[in-house]
Amino acid sequence: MTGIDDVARAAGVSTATVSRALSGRGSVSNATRERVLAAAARLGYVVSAAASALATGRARAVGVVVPFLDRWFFSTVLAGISDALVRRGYDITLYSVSADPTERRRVFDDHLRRRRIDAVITVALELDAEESASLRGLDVPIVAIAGPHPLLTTLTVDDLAVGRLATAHLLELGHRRLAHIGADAVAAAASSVPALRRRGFEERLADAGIEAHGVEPADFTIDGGSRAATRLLSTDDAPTAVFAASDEMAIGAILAARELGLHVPHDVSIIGVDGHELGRWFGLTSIDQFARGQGERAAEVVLDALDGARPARGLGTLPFELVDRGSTAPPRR
Amino acid sequence: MTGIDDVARAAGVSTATVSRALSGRGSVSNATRERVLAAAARLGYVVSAAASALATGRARAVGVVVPFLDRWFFSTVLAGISDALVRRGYDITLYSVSADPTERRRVFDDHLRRRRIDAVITVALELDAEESASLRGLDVPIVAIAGPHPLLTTLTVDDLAVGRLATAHLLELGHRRLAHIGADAVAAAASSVPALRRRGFEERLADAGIEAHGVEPADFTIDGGSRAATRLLSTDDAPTAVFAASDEMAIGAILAARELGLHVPHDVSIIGVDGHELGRWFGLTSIDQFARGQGERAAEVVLDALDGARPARGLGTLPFELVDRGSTAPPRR
DNA sequence: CTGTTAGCGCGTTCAG
DNA sequence: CTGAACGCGCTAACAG
Repeated sequence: MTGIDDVARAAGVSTATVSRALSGRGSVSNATRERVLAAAARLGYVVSAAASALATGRARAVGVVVPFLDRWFFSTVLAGISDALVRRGYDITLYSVSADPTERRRVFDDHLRRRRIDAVITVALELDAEESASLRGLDVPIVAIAGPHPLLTTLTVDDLAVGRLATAHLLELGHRRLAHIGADAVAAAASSVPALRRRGFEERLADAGIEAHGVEPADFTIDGGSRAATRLLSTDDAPTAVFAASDEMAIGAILAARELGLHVPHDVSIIGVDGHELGRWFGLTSIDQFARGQGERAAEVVLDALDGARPARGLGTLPFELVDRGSTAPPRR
Repeated sequence: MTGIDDVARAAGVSTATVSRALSGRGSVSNATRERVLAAAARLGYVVSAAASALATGRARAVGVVVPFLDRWFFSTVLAGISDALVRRGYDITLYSVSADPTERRRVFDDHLRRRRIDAVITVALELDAEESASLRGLDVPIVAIAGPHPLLTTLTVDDLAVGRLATAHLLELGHRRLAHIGADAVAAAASSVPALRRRGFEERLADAGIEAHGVEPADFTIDGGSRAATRLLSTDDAPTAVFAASDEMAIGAILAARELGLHVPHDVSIIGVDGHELGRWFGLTSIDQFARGQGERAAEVVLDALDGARPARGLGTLPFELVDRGSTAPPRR
């Protein structure tokens, strides 16, 4: 394949000049730059990532670590990241880490340490101590889209507030028997996104002097939401409103309600979180968190960090917004 | 960061021996290997991707090019690819190419040529002549999940047969007024996946001596499917069965039918293609094409090619299967 | 502004 | 089986 010295020869200059002309670093006269660019274009020359990375220490790539690829939220965030990164000429190296501890360690201890990436973005990952230590040991900018983390630069939506907002919305409609579908109280880390949404629910309820009318753990899938809702709604003393910690679970809840012959929102109000594109089709009221924008924002933050801007070690705050599409209404009884 | 000579020093051997011990190439006595491995583990040493790639010409990474990230089919295929690749120690470098020609060229002419990847997988990409030439110029194994392509190794489901199967299913139920939602006859390349599904529909109908009762182009989204179905179903002379070229469009069609007060499958039968996880919730009859498996298979094929196996320049065939979930039934009238 | 020179960190001959 | 030395392709520093 054509290398830098082919271009140098074709343009009648040294390889150093070619490098300068193409990278923009260091000064080159306009005339020579033109010649070099022309020669490079003609020969179809593209810098070798490996050689360039070895010489500069910069890989022009960002690692993105996600727990799932085939769920709406993650692929949407990823799309946002990809957009923003490609715009700035960066490649994205993708790591999907499952729950399997062996594979997980391999990603953190091996793949991520190959010095193939200049920065890391993690999306909604719950890291254990070793993992976050491993990440910090990379010595590259890291941005976590996640609940606040003491050791990482995080971009977080205030999920406590999200939980409170969803709950307040239901309370304002007059509901007094509210249930929640979301985090398992035991399993989830207290600062995880699901746990915060749940706590927002509980706190807001406590503020109103009301007790939760049921909390069902579920796994953030439609299926899980459906099963949880079935358990909640098939009792005599069913809640009149359900706050699901994700739109996928909320959609599952709507489907379950239908199967039980219940009308939404007449018999039961349902609200979710995410702004899932499907929500529209179910008339789902939701707290939109602008997933795609989260990805773009994360990409911009890491890129700025790479451009030298000392990023706030603190945390960026992400917007959210209640979107009423009709699946919530005042209770009948 | 700790480098190969740190390990060499710690183990009391030369860097060459470390390299051999860690890579498995070349022979090292067991005793020495143990010492080296121990030292490497203790120091947390990981080979630098850039240095290794420069020296070996192998990047241990595969490029994956998709047209969308935030649609079910693509993220599901991607999940399959990722799984299989990580298992074999490869990184995945992700390129999402939009329709924007400038950005597209940048990906093909720049990013993909940085020699950062050892192979390429493209997913349902319609490549123009320059783009496929550019890919072939990469001189790395390429696997395209797509309709048959004369110049690339392809993994393809026989979409003509898929179209025929879906159509035959409806015919067998007794339908005679069948419509299709899918490819735009004009815009789509004749060998593209959507066009083939459409042709399967038309051919099978011709075999039965029946004329198509409407063909509506749509963009493979729920929304598009819904709009197309609305156009088809809101006439007096509506079709009794609709074959949508994707499950997302089929779901849109189901939703549209409901809004028009039509019962599925009583008033109108609807069949899709994909095996979308959501299909279950809509009772959608579909032709499953096992998206995740496609990804895994593609990954295995490229990896085998990298391991020296001269791959069939021909094409691999992917399975598909009719899954009846109740959205199709004999016509009432 | 431009060329020369010395590495970047590893893998690999080739002797020993 | 092991070590020394060279080179992968490019960039940074230094002269000029």
